[in-house]
Amino acid sequence: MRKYDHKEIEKKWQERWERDNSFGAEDGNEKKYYCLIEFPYPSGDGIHAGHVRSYTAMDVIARKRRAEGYNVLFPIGWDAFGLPTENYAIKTGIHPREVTKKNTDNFRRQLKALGISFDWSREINTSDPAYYIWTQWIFLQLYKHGLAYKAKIAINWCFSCKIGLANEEVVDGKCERCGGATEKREKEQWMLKITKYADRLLKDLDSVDYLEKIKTQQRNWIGKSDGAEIDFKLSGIPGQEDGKHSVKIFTTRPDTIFGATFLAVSPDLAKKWLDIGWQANEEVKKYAANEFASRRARDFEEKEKTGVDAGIFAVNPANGEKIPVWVVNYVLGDVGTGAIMAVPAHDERDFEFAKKYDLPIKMVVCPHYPEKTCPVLDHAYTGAGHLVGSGAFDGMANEEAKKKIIEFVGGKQKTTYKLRDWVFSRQRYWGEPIPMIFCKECGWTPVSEEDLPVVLPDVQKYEPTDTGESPLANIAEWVNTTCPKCGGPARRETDVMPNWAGSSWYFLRYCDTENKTALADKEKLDYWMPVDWYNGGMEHTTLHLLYSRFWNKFLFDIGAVPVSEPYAKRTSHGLILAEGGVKMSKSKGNVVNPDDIVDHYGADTLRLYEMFMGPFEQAIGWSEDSLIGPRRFLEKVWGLREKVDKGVSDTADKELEALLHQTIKKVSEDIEAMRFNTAISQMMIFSNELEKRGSIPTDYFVSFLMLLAPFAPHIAEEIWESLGHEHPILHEPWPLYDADKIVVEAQTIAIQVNGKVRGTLITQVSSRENEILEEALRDERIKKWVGAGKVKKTIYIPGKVLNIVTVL
RNA sequence: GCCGACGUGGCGGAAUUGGUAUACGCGCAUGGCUUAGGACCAUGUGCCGCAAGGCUUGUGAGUUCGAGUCUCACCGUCGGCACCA
Repeated sequence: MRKYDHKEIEKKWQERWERDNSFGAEDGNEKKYYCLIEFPYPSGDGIHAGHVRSYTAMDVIARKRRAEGYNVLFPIGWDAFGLPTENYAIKTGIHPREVTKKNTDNFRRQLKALGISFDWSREINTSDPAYYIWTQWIFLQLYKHGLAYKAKIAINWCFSCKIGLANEEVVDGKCERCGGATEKREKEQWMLKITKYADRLLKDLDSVDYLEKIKTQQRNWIGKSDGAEIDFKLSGIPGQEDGKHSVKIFTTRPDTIFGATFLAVSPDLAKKWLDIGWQANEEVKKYAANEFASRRARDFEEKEKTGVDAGIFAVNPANGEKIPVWVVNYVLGDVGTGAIMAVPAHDERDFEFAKKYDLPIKMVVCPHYPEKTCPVLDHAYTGAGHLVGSGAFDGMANEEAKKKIIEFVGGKQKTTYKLRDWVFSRQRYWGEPIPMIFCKECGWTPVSEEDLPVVLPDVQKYEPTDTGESPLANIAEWVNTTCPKCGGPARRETDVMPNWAGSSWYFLRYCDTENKTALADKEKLDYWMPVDWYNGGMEHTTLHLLYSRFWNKFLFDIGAVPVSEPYAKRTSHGLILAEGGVKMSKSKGNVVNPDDIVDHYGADTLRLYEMFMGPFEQAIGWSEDSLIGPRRFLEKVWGLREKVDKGVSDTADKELEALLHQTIKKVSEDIEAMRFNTAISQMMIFSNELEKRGSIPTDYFVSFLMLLAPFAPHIAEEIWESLGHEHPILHEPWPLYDADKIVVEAQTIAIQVNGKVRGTLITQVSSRENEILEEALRDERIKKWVGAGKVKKTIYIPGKVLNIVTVL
């Protein structure tokens, strides 16, 4: 008997798939299925165990869909722009293009060695001018539609990367990439108006099939809140007439306005007032300046609430009451209007502050109305109730009062979002040049579309500058150009796009990778879009996933794309941790290199192991010891080949037949739900049973092989061929189960006495309750437990349990 | 602090609507094979107990004929958000 030689087998089938272009997707009329994984960033470290997990999972689905008769698109490419490559270039002096070439070659080799069924004929690379011409084109369209604008804003500056970061890229005040410190800096930046799409990005989540936790995270990130803007007139400003100035506040609780006992403004707003001539006392000036400055380099630890009395008053428009104005650190300048009406009785933060500074607390929403004995508060009451102490609104349910009070005080309903516009400039080299030109006469002018792409020029040095200018700024012959509008001298934008740009539309390019006149052909987009199933990491939920939905919606609006949501279904995989459940990292030396595993155990074993190791969505620790299990399973299957008889199934073996149909059902359903671990354990159960048989009916074995093929495609093909088939197993139709054949005739019933299992009984499916009871009562063991007690009641769950109750 | 998920053998983990807890795999033990080790094969393997039997799904209570699953309280772990008005 031939030994299972994974190296020989895997090499043979990978070459054959390549030769036959087995996974090339043809545009056509058949029913299509578009499977997508997040294309990798080709780092110098090569692929890691996490790539294998995500890609194998999608490969299993893609292969199953092909077997089900779908025309499957399962593409791959490279998200090739980005910082690590650039940093490597700085260190070594090698051009990022060459580094990228080397890395993508390595990734391609590694992915092919895993036997993932990618359509390699559609490979794309975001750093290829033939690709980024369209990234730039999309930017121009955004600009033309007023969605790209330049603004001086406080950005998050990372000291070690020397780059400005989007809000999304800052985690706990630190750079998401390198973990280094960041600070706020004012800089001119290109911005994309994603906030214009906030509402649609939120609402359309209802129409897609994403994991619930993904939807929740996006909803929280968008952070919609409905409320009102209300003007409070100011009084007591030195040298100013009362009521001349006013402050606009935002609140979600207009119903509590009668309970406002002070008005709180952010240090940012106070500073703005001071800048335009507010004569405040020294204490206020100092406080506002300090807090404003400290918020620039804001640390994210919980801060104690502080504030100072501004010495002026605001007039509550609901009752004309004069309430003091405070400058406080817990109101943020960039949220809402930067000012709030403080209602200590019904807001926890206001309550905490009022307690500390001994400000009045006035309850106006009472939970026990009409008993007017409102409880004495030891914390803010934020729940529902009826209004008290609110003039004409007394007795009204608070929810109902919201709208009426807004009207009463002349406020305006307003919706705010946490989502901020997207900071789109990066002062680095290895990215798409932003196709804009600055002319002293005409201002910012877009490069004309015929002049695209604006090709990234070669530079001598890749180092970014501490002043925050891109290395591109040093290339005079590239920077200096002529204005597309007036023809006068002008300068190119030297900032480049963030690495999120190319990945915001790559799923569209896969539909038509060679197109030179459009980002993709309309008909092809019509056929392939939307992506039917997209799997990726949770860490991209608020970045890539949101950004790409935004771009797709914009492209839909201008008629460039046929669907408004790019992904019909989105799932995510759990992280693979190192042995012992800690994070894999080069410094700890605990990184698993897939190449070693493929070499030693084979790609099929690695694939199977990663699918078997635990629930797909869950983070899980690597275990080298456990790899042997899947390997033994494959060896066992390899051995079973010898026992396959040439005849057709012996239907006398009803038990095996039932198990086969159960296995087909379970594997089919588990793949759809991404319960790969239980699908594999079911296949193991079946193969264990096959091994007990002297000979195996061919048709049973063949069905089993087809279930195995998506997980371990190389060995499945090899065995399939050795059974005398000329065409590969990947073109064979997916096996179907017969519901009638799943049921076995004999079944084991657990016999309980008073809820405790005391024995089991093998019965026929056709047995009735009283027959089972009689037989159970004949059993000595059961008899003993029933004892002298009378049978008061029995509960029978068909096929499962008979419970004999003697006490009640 | 808020939101969400989760807690099952030595380990990774199974368990339809509440219905035989510990499937499958790893590890371990004993035996076989082997000069030896590994690999492989067979059998066993939740805990206590000689046995009968008892106990067991983070802890404590509750509902039920019956709870890993449902309810309440508590403890713990992980993820997300973090003064969003």
